[in-house]
Amino acid sequence: VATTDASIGVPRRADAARNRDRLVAAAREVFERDGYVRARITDISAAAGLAHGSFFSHFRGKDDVLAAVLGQIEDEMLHPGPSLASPGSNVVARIEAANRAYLEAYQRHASLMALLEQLATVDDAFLRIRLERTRAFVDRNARLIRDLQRDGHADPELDPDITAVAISSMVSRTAYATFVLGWKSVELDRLIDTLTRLWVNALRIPRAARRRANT
Amino acid sequence: VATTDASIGVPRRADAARNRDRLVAAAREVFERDGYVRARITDISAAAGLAHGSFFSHFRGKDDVLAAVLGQIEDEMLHPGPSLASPGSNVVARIEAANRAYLEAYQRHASLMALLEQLATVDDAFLRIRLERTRAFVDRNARLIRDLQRDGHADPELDPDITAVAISSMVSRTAYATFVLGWKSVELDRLIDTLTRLWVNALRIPRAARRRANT
Amino acid sequence: VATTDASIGVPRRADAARNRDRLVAAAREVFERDGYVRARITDISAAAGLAHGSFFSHFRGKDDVLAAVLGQIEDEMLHPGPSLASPGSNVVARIEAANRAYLEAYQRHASLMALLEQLATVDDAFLRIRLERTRAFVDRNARLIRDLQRDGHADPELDPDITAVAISSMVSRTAYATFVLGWKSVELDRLIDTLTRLWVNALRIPRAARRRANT
Amino acid sequence: VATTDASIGVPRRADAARNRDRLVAAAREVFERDGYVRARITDISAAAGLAHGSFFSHFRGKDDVLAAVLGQIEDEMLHPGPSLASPGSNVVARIEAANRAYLEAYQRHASLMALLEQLATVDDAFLRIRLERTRAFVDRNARLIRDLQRDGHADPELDPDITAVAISSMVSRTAYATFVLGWKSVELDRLIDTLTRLWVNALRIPRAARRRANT
DNA sequence: AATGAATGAGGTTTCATTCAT
DNA sequence: TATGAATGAAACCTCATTCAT
Repeated sequence: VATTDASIGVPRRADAARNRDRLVAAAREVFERDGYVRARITDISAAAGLAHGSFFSHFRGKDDVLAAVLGQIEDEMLHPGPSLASPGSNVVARIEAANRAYLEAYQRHASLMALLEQLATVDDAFLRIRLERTRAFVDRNARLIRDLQRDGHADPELDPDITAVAISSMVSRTAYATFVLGWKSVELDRLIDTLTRLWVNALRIPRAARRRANT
Repeated sequence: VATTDASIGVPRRADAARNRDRLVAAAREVFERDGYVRARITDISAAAGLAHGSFFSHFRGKDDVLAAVLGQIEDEMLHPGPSLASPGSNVVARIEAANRAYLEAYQRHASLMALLEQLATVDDAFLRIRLERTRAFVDRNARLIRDLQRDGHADPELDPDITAVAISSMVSRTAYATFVLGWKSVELDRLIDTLTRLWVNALRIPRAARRRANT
Repeated sequence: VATTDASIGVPRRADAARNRDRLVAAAREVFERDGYVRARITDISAAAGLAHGSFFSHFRGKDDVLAAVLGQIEDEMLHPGPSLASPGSNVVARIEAANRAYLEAYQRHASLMALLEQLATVDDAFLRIRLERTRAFVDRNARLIRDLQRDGHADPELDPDITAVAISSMVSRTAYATFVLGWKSVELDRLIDTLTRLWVNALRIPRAARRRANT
Repeated sequence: VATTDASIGVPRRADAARNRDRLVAAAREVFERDGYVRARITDISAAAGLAHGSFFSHFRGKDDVLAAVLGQIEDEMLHPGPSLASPGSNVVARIEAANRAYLEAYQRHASLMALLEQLATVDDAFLRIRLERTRAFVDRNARLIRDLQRDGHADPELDPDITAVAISSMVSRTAYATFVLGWKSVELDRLIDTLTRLWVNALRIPRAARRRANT
């Protein structure tokens, strides 16, 4: 899986690049619809308007397109917006902004996120990738929590590592339930607001910060 | 999927029942190792020490053993422990007890839970079952939250439905991260304690209740 | 195929003979319904109210029951009634009687005859049996024709062997078309009458004999 | 069954069409040798000099090649020669010509005819096709007989429908006995002559017509 | 490169036959 | 003998991958 870069050299012909793009787009469509396992290369090629065999002019196999699709996803998803760690505004506002950015992206790419969830359970190679990414995110959170605790702005009895995982889990899994499983029709603002409030409450970030967040 | 009872009549002979059990056990092993999609009936039969064709004396196909395995899982998992709704002790203690029960079961059946997660992404039929189960759990939580809000014991500004999903997500996903993905080696007690504390904080359950919980 | 006698020794137990009979009856039913090729031993056993494996206490396999079924058929079918060769009455009356006997039997055992037809195309061994039987019948006819020709009672230019085959074919195939394929709803008497007339006409059996036949 | 046209799209490449033809030829061979039921796709592919899986590039399954084979047969067989109904020569000559055409074709395609007979007993779909064809033929005969009766040239006491079936049966079944079962080594001319004579006799077509036929 | 047929490993399923109880 | 599970040889079909044009 994990090779992000193109697998079969750089395309020489003008239309080759276009066909490669079509295949990636088609693969994404098919993956989202059928899941990685059941997706057939035939279908991908057909969806791209190409002959079956042409697929292999561009990719070595299913794993290989998957890599390309993931690369594309990365481009789309990884504009994390205002990082939590970014200074310059108050904590609650930053949390809210991060949640908003995350949830809006999740909603936009819901079917992709579903695919990612599936891949993580099916493909070990991909699971590892995702773990790395999550770990980075969680570590950032853990650092934030430690900082807040040190400054007396967060419940000092919370284990910062576990808390970081738990909070991330809460947000990401609620997004999954809402946008992928279609849990209930929820207004996005209400969702952001509630999750932010839960997050802030959970850490016991003091009144001062919260009030400012509401402003 | 998901019919608990035997699929091809009840076995008449004593050793037949034994072989059926072996097949279920083997299937579970193989499912846990290879995932539902990649599991091969051949491997299941072999793992059960039976000939390939014997599988079909007991099950109609992969879906069918899956049902049997799920039935077994249900038997193992569905000892729900102290329900949140059960009265008679203070709220925080009840939350902690529920968390403990849930996490201990999760740890014991970690590989099964991994399987369930995978099945939910791969098998629509099973996804629906899981949704039903989760919904029941979440609804119970939502009711609890509403009660607490009514009595002035929980942050009144939280949307109870979203909160219920978020809290459930937090606990279950953290369990998954810890026991399935092996996030970090975490002490169970510390995990329970942190999750309980986060939960209580998040709802802003008042000091009185919390202090009792610590006792 | 062609072993008519019991294949696995003489039954010792009282109920054994009964079960054997049940199997033969069941086999016949299943053969008639599904055809020889698609008939499954499981179904035969089940139809006989016996366990699958019990079949093999009585027969070596499908071929073996087939033999038994055919034996039974023989008992039912081979009462050819007034043979053509039997003297003592006029020729036309004898032909009509033979036709009547044949067609009535055919009608009664239509589904069996269908089975026989099928077996003849599918099973070489059985084809040979049927050929032998038909040959006997045809030879008798050929002799009759020769006799009639010698006495000046039949068209002398007909090849007696070919004619014998052709006439037999005409009768048996018309019976098949009528009773098996359900060609048209035809009154039995009209059928007998027409076939007899065609037969007599074809041989050019003289007026004298024919008039007597109508009486 | 029995769709004449290609089943999986028209082949685009020249050699593909060639392989398809090879498969049809091979299937025909194998069907003729082993019968439809026992024919194995593996054998067909092998006989065509192709890999097992290639079969499925061209046909969806056994039924599907069968259709192609039947289409081919149709092309070969359905040059019915001089129709009985065609005017312009005397009746007996026309009957003889029809018999000659039919029997010569039958002899040329004996193994195919055997296959057709078998298919009719095994495959309901094909049985229906054959019935349709035969019905057309028989109806034509019935009309001829009625015409002859009306003009006083045929035994008026014969039921024309039954007679049509009986006569057709006589010819086709005798052909089967001779060429498929190899009843006896018979000279073709003698066979034609005898069948024609029987046919004419059976209907009692008057001397005038017959004499001309002999000329 | 593009095409689409050819390949063949891999999996599923069926069912006659064997065999321990 | 009766039973019904166990066995394993066939057969079918799918689909990723190769390859000639």
